[in-house]
Amino acid sequence: MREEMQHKKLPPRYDRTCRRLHPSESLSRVREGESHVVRFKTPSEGTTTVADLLRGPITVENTALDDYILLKSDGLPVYHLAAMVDDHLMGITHVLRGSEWLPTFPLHALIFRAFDWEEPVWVHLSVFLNPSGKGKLSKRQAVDPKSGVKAIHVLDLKELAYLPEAVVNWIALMGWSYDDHTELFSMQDLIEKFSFEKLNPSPAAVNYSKLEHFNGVYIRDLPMDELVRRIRPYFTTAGLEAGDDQLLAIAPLIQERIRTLDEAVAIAGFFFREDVEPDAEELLGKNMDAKQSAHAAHRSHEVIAAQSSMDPAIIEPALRDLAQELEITAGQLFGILRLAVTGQKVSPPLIESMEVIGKTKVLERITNAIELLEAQI
RNA sequence: GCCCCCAUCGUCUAGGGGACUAGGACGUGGCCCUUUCAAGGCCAAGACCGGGGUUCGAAUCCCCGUGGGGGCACCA
Repeated sequence: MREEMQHKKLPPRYDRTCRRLHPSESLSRVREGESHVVRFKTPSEGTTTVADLLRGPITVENTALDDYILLKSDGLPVYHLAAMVDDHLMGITHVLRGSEWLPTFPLHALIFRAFDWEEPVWVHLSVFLNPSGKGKLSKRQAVDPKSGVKAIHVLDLKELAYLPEAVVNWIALMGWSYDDHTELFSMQDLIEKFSFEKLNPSPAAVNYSKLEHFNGVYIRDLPMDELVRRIRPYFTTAGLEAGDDQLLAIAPLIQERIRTLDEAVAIAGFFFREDVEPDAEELLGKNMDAKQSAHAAHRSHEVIAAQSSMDPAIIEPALRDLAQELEITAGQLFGILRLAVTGQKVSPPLIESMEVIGKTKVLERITNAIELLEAQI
C-alpha cells in the first residue's frame, strides 16, 4: 500500500485512498518508483479490546483508529512496528510502561495479533505528576525551587546529595505499596516483595519532602565509616581538608542532623576551617550585654585552659559550674561559646565539638570572641 | 474538538459489600526531652468529588455528571 501525495489541511487521519488498491497495482506503482509508505490495515468496523493487567479490558471503536504508518517512505519502520518486533524477538513476557502509551496500546496489540504472535502481559503504570499535581512531571525539568520541582533524573538526584537507597525507596512507594504500614524497603526487599497486584493505576504527584524524610532515615541508618565515605567528597569540593579520623569523629555528631549529604559541610565546615568569623552581635549571650558576655567568655577561657583534658565528662561539668557561679543559665553560656567556637548559631553538640577541635584552637577562638565582645563595650 | 485512563486527608497511600468511629506515612500545629539545631516520644487537626441506582447493607458494584491526567507525527 502506498500513499498519494496529498496536501489536505490538518487531516485528522488518513483517508484510506489506497487501502482498496489491488496488491498487484500497489506493487507495480512501487516498482515505477512512486513514493510510498506501508500502513496497518485497521479493521474499519467493530471494536478492539485489549487487556491491561491493572485496568482490565479496554475497548475502543475501530473507527477511532487510524491506518497507522508502519514503514516510512524511507523504508525504515516507525517505533510502533520496531518495538513490537523487537519485543517478540526477545521473548518479552511483560511490558511495563507509562500510561502515556495507553492511546497506542490498541495498535500495538493489533500488530501482535496480525503476526499471530503471543501477546505479552501489558502493564501501564501511572505517570508522575508535578508536586502541585498539575501536569506530568517533565523529564527535562531543571531544578526549580520556586515550583517545588527539583529533578527526577537519578543523576540529578545524586547531584542533589540524595542517597540511592533513599531514592529507590521513595520511588518504589509512588504507585505501589506493600501493605498499610510498611514504609522502608531496601532493593532486596523490593525484589522479594514487589507484586503487580499492588500497583496503583492513578497518577501520583511527586513529594520531595518525603524524599528528604527517607534520605534522613537512610543517613541515620548508615554505619559511621560509610557515612564518612559518603560525605567526604562534599568537603573536598568545598575546599576543606578533612582527614578520615576527623570525619569519623564528627560523623556521630552530625548524623542525625543532616537530611542531605551536602548539609554536612554547612553544619560541620567549621571543624576544618582555620578561623571562624562569628557575628559580633550574635556573640552576645541571651539577655546579656557585651560586658557580661565578654566576662563569661573570659572566665570560660580560664576554666577550659585549666582542665587537663577536653573530655566532655570533664569539660561539661566545669562549664556548668561556671554558669552557676556567673549566675547565668548553662544555655546562655553555651550560646556564647557556640558562636565563639563554631561561628554558628546552630551547630552539633558544643562540648563534643570542642573536643574534636582541640584545646588550642578552642582557646584561640574564645580569645578572638572576647576581643569582638570587648570592642562592643 | 475527538479518544483513552484515573478519582480516599494538602501529598503518597491502606481499603476490593458488613471488620470504618475510614488505618499508616510525609508535611503541619502543640507538648515532652534538651546547651542550639536535629533526632526521639506523645497528642491534635485533616479525606471517601457530586448525584442517581443495585443491595437488608456501600469508600468498595453500576450509570451519569464533575474534576484531574494522558494521547491525537513518515518522534519515541
